[in-house]
Amino acid sequence: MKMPSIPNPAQDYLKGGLALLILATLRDGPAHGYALARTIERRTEDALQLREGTLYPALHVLERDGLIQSAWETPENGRERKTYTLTESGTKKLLEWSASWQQFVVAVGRVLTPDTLKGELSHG
Amino acid sequence: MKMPSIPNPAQDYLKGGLALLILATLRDGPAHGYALARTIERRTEDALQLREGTLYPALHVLERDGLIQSAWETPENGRERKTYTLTESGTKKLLEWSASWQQFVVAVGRVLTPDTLKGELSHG
DNA sequence: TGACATACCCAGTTTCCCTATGTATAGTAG
DNA sequence: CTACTATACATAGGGAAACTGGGTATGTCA
Repeated sequence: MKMPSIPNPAQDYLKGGLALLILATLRDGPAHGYALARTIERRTEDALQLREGTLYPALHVLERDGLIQSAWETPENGRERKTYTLTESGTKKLLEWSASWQQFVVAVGRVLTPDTLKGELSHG
Repeated sequence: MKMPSIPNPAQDYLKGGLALLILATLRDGPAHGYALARTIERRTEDALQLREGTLYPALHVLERDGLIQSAWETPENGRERKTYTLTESGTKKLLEWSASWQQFVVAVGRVLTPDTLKGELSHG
């Protein structure tokens, strides 16, 4: 007995895709969590917003699984930061997931606009 | 202490998108659950597989929310079927979600291939 | 009788993300 | 010194969506 439930804002489509976004962003070079969040927000023009409570746990999982690696950094100004770097394993996964994501987008596209299936439908 | 967790197969990206796929498929005309599942599988060339345990609950939620409507049908051969039809409200939601989905795809694309941001990066 | 495809349904579990909160450092305004 | 803000990391608790695995029932084929 709860509520409307079904999706809506683009945010809800994120499921399963956050790890992919993180790896893709790290491909451009090492970065720490807070910066990662804002890079992703900027790149998506705020279409996706990343709260810390969402990002950090995801980073920990990715590190646990060996896809990224962390190192503490102590800048002259400001707090210590944990800088994350893509590992080899992470780079490989990035390629896999990226391909998988694109297949998925194509698949959904076929359902959304079956016009793409001209060859399938109008020739039978 | 459970397992790998992070996503992988295209299937995992489905989250939040199933309702959209169902509505989109019903746009081509009424259909019953079992047929819906196989239509979606065929259109995505088996990239997405829809088990009954996944599909039927989703249909019930969509009906509860007035986006689709059901009617029992008793064919001469075979079991009774529950045929679902898109409502007006459902048609409207389909357009909204469809747009929202496409925005999301673009947003993710910007992160995956920041080359798209030429204007943003190379001019600063 | 058994096996399989069609066709519906639910209970329990898992995964993933979000909200809210807490800690700590540093700069700026009063 | 206090208060506010931005940076920067972290966890606890919760909810929504989908998956696993089962169950019921009809019709066909061997």
